[in-house]
Amino acid sequence: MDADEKVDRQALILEAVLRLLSLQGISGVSMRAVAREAGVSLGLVNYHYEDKTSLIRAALHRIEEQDIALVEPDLALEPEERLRAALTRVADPEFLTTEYLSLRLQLWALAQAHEDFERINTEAQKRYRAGLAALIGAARPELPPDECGKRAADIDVIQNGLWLTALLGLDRASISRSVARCEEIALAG
Amino acid sequence: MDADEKVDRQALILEAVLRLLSLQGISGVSMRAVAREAGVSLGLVNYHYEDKTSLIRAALHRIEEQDIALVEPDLALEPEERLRAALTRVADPEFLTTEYLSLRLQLWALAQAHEDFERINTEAQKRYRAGLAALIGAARPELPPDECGKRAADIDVIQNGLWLTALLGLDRASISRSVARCEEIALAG
DNA sequence: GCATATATTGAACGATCGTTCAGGCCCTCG
DNA sequence: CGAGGGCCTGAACGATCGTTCAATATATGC
Repeated sequence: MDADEKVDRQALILEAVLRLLSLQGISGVSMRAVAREAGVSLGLVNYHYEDKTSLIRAALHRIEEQDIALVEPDLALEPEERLRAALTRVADPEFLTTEYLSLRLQLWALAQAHEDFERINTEAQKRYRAGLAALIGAARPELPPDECGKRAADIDVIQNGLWLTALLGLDRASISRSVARCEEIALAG
Repeated sequence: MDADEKVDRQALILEAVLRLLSLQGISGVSMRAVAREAGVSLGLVNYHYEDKTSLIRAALHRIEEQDIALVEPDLALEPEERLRAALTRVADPEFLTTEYLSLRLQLWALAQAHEDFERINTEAQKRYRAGLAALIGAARPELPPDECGKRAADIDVIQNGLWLTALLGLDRASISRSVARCEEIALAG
């Protein structure tokens, strides 16, 4: 009768967590609220995720994937265009949604309180910077690796600020200026 | 017998909130935990602060004061040095402590979930940018006001990133490069 | 069709939450 | 001295929390 596409309830639960975390913060994420939001029973949440901590961990890993994907080389492009594409992507309206940014902020805040969350976060940041440095190295092969690392770090600072500023009060003009500044840093010399 | 300096217990309670919020996030801030941390009874917390919301509000206003003070003109200096001092102050180890940064992050995260917290936050950011723009205007009188505003916005982006990056993994070198970049932006032309 | 495994439910547990409140302490003023 | 008011305490309330678990439904393999 109804669509026989089987729903992956574990995925439904994770999406509910992301939604609640983004909209209401960690205080809004109770096992019962998650169950209600996902449209499943309370018991099922604990069935698919051992406890609340592993639920949050799953959310962290989900965001991590998205972030790393930002610096995934787009092999269809030339190295320099590849780098430009990655730098522009962070300001893409598709990524710069309040939901995504707020979620990031909540996860950062959580990482401050729990050591293992912080580890996941730090690891992700390292991978992101490494990906960015690799893109810069490919676009400017004459640069020594540590210079690429420096530039990647500088760009990371601005991008973090860009994300945060976008969240606290979207200001499209200053965001696009910041993106331009990132390109200057990356491609200078 | 012992020191008869009367302790201001209301202040003790607020400091306990700031400490707990910074170290454990909002989940660690219960009325009982605050009372324990401040060394007072549970009832007293509700006596001095109507409810938990007004406790958080007090914490927000406290941080707001500190932020605005950063761009308070230091009248002992010449305009340009005054601006430089303000820009350097944000990277001062005295301000760049994990406790302070984490506290900021937690409050930002809270602002995402509660509308009135967000209002306080937005207001504070506006005041901060205005203060920064005024400093720039004083150091470069030939600049039109809207150009000062633009530069203040750009610097705000980088500073937000600087704070966030410092929190996620302190990297002194990239922080001082970012401070230098802020000076360039402010004093260009 | 029957057994076996997996997925799902909701009641129940003890712990902790925010808030209320009756009462005790201490200082001040008449 | 005694009344009154601000400060402070801890017990108590009902609500909600995370977690457990026995029971049921659904799918899978023989």
